[in-house]
Amino acid sequence: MTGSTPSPDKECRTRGRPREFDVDEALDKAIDVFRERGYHGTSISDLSAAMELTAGSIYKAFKDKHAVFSAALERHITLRKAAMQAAIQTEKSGRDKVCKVLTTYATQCHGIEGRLGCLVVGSAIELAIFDEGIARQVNDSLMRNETMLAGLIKDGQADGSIAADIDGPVTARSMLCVLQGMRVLGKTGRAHEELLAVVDVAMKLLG
Amino acid sequence: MTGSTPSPDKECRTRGRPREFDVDEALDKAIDVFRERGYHGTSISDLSAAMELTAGSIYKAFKDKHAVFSAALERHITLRKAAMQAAIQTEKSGRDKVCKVLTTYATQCHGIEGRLGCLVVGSAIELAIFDEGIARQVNDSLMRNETMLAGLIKDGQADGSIAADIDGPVTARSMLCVLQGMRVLGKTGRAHEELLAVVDVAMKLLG
DNA sequence: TGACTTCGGAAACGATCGTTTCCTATAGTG
DNA sequence: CACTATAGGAAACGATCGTTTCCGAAGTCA
Repeated sequence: MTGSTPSPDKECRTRGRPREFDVDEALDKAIDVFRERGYHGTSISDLSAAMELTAGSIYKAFKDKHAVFSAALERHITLRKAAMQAAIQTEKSGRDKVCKVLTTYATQCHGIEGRLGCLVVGSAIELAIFDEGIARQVNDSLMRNETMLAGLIKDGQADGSIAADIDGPVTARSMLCVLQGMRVLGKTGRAHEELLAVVDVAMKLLG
Repeated sequence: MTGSTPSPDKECRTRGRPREFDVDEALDKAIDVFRERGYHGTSISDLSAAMELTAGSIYKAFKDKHAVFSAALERHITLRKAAMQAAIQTEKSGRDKVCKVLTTYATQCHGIEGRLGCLVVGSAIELAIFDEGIARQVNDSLMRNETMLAGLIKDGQADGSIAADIDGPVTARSMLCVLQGMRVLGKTGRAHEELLAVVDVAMKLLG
């Protein structure tokens, strides 16, 4: 969506020499570089090395560095959302689904993966102030997570696994804070058990 | 401590022309620039303009850009800690003190101040992976907050304001996650009431 | 096949980066 | 008063930044 191709996107879909690499595969590599170095800390040289493309080829596929980042962020969000939905669909009750969300985050936030961090959080911290577009992508993602949690809590209250008297939307927002907080803590390295213990405590919020 | 003066720090305390500016005042201005732009996003020109010093003068007082950042981070941590201790000392019970900590964060994280963000979180996200020294400063600060919260909870359990059967250390860590999570959410802008509602919910963790 | 279009890649672009150098000004020390 | 040491500040440094240009290669379309 966001400038992944500078061309008009209309007519002549396959004219000229076809691209030799897969854009999504290249973006997957870009994601990891941006995750560990941030936007300003990543140079085109870094991207070129990681994506195994020359700078010229990158600029053929993307308008500029910002467009690469925006596309990488979008893909990161999409992949994470899909993985999360796959993870929770095997759980039965609303409570179990919420618990699965929390433990999945706890797992993502520990060790090496935790130090790499989350592109959404990184974007929020580094770019949200000055970059309106990125801020919207970040906020949309956070709000979607918040809404998802609120939905799961509602499901839990409907199926009886979660107390009916708790405030779903606010509890969802509080849990979102716990999740994003784990991302911050994971950046300096936390043991898996430390974060799983946090999950246990956070589950008390469901009554 | 961290290279605020390149000189040997011994003997001849005031030889040569004295410095015309106050280092801490200059650091206060640097803090705000780093908070909004991050480390890599801040140039020496930016610092020069904000600190009202020429690049040369900055390099007279600090070894390099990294030393400016490290000193700014250290001062930021010190100031925040002092402000927090001042805020909670007027509260009586352990529970009230914990609540005060949470509401203070909620206030800091909303509106314009929230968008500026926290230098500790920013450092964690942007630098902790590759910069061992900064990672230690960040981790020390986070651990200190975690320990402080655990101490307040223990106080509360002693004075009867907090249930005796909760796990203090783990609850403290969970609350730290809530706090850092509010910092992330505050980066894209949240209303004060939204965050205060999160505090209300988080207080339920005390039983 | 020939015209056309896009790609991959190397090289070059001006701009800005973080840092140093150089010179003068201003203090303390003997 | 000389001597020494540091501050302030302008200018210059090489390096690297993000981006563009150029050209031969590799496809599609008529």
